[in-house]
Amino acid sequence: MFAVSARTQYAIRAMSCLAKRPDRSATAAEIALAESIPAKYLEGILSRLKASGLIESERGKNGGYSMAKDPAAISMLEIVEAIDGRIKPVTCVDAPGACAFGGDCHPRNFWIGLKATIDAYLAERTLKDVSEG
Amino acid sequence: MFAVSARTQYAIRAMSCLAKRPDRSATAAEIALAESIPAKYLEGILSRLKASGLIESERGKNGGYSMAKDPAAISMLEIVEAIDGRIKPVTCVDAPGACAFGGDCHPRNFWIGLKATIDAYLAERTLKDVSEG
DNA sequence: TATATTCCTACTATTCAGATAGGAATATAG
DNA sequence: CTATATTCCTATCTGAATAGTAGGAATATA
Repeated sequence: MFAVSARTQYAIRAMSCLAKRPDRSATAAEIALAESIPAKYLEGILSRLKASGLIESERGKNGGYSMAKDPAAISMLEIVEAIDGRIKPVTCVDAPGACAFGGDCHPRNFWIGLKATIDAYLAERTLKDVSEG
Repeated sequence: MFAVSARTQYAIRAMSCLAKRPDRSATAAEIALAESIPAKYLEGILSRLKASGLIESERGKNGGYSMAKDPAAISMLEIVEAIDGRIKPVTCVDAPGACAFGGDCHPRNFWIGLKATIDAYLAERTLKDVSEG
């Protein structure tokens, strides 16, 4: 229950890998090799991380990816949301009545509270914290 | 991300339904109708809840399901675990090295902490809290 | 021009959640 | 003893999502 997708786990490892190289950049192939991630699959992950502004990229020869911010300034929530979107235990967390049970959804506040708890945990930890163990 | 299965949501509603009838029992068909749950699907859910000791059942005519405990004594964690098993963000939360990345898994403690946070939230709330809104 | 890279689109394979179907076992009422 | 209402058990189907693959276009460097 509440399993984290392989994609998100790959994303965290890829970010950690980049965080370890202060200035240098790394190619997708290098990261894939270092972190045991299928290379082609990783490309799609890096694309999402870039779209969220967490990393930068250079195309062409000598291209690659690099951190866009200080690892201490990137929360785990940012990474998770970049890959899998917002945490949403049930569809009605955002809008009341947006689940199969309509406006009469007693458990709703319970799930909203859970979301807030998870969000807080993830927002409190940074990439630096996690990549250093 | 972190979507709760329909099964677990159904289970919570079914438990709430039973919690509202102090002594009486209800048949699967009655609960299904009251909570808009596919009747046959619900049977399997009630079976798990019974296996975990949260509800009791009587077979045959005039049979049905009823609460095995006081709703205030049933934590949401018990219900969730009865349906979907233990919370496990990554496979290596229980045993180090039990993920694809072996013993060298830096994010592990991060996920263990998340599991503990979620478990605590769920353990703190009871069926009574949730079913009353 | 050759090469190394990111980037984009489409496809495949596998798994799993959600649901359905049919009937066996069991209890009650008449 | 029979009809009926129920839980209980097993098998199957289906659609969506995840994980991964394939091929090549765009782009930058030497």
